[in-house]
Amino acid sequence: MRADALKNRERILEAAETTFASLGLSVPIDVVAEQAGVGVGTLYRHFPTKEALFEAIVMTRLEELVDQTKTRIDASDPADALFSFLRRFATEALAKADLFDAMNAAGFDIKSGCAGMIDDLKRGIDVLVGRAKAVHAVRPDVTADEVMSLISGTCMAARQAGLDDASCQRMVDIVCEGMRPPVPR
Amino acid sequence: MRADALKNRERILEAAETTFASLGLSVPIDVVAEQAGVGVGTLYRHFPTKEALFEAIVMTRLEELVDQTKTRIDASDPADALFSFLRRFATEALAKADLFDAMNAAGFDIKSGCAGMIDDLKRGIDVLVGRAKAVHAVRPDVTADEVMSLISGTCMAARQAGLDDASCQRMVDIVCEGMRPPVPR
DNA sequence: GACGATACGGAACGACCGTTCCGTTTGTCA
DNA sequence: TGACAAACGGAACGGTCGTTCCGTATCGTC
Repeated sequence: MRADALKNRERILEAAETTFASLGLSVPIDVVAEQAGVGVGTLYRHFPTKEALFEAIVMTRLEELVDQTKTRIDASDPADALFSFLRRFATEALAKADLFDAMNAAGFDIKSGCAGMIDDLKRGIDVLVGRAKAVHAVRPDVTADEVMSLISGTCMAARQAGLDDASCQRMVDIVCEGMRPPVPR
Repeated sequence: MRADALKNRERILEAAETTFASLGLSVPIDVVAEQAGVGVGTLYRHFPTKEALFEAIVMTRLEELVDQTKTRIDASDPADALFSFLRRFATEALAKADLFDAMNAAGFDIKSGCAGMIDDLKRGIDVLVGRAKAVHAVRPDVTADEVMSLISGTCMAARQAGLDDASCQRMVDIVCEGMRPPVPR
């Protein structure tokens, strides 16, 4: 690969990351190219399709989140492990519009490429949920799917309400509180 | 207005209601016209723009929800009044994709027409929340905005996860649980 | 039944966007 | 330095979708 080409590839990835983060999948590909200081033709030589570029960005994001679940597997406080992960997840999702588009498969078929990683994420969450259940920190009947939906839904709402991270965290806390085992009142 | 025209107007509204409900704002206008058994030209004589037709549908939906808050204002159990409304809201939103698009202003500027009605809804929720707070059924620090965001976010997530109403209700219940005042553990 | 106004259908227009194509430029290696 | 392969830029293509336009059909009235 020519040195020039390599540099352009970097610039495209960089531009895509920031642009997808703020505008999501719906941003026209020309904008990404312009941001990268590159023609569309060049972009398409590096990534065969918009979807491919998008996947490249999202996969690394998802991977980071999966790692976050793994580092918490052996935490001494399973409740905090789960909840702190969910807060982290929320912060990430609020800042990165593409994460929603990936999980919602909004537009076209992203799932093909990310499905595996999303499943990994789900498995990671499932472990954290299981451990939290074991210490009676969350209700025994909630599922990892529900948890993921609840948090991503909350972030989605926060995002389009234009809320900041702090407000989003507050809502996440409310949801987490709701996941705890009910107490007699 | 000619009899013919009136009938067509009805059919357009009917088709728009079902089509927007299942596919949301993103459905092409041709599909609505076809569903109504009408040409696009006819549709555009009755509604100057796609947005106008959309608003006509959504406004009635929002109005119904506002009414729902009003009938609950004098309920003897403020907690149940709020939570049952939220469940109702969720059911409605899950079944009607357009409600999301309206609240998210996804695509273009819907707000212009619906803003007033959405504010009314927010005010209605605010009253229910206030009354629930008065009897210590919800935390004193939650806001109507947060409640709306939480519920609509939950429904959004449920919708694209393809969940049924029962599963969505379960998630709503979790959120409602989280809104209750924290108890010492 | 005929005539004028009203309404209809759907082809055509224009804007947007993902993708392709090709003439031109640029890096690399001998 | 010269030459060739590799890479570039951006105009052009094709498809989608909201909207407009106009020739035709239909309703309502005299």
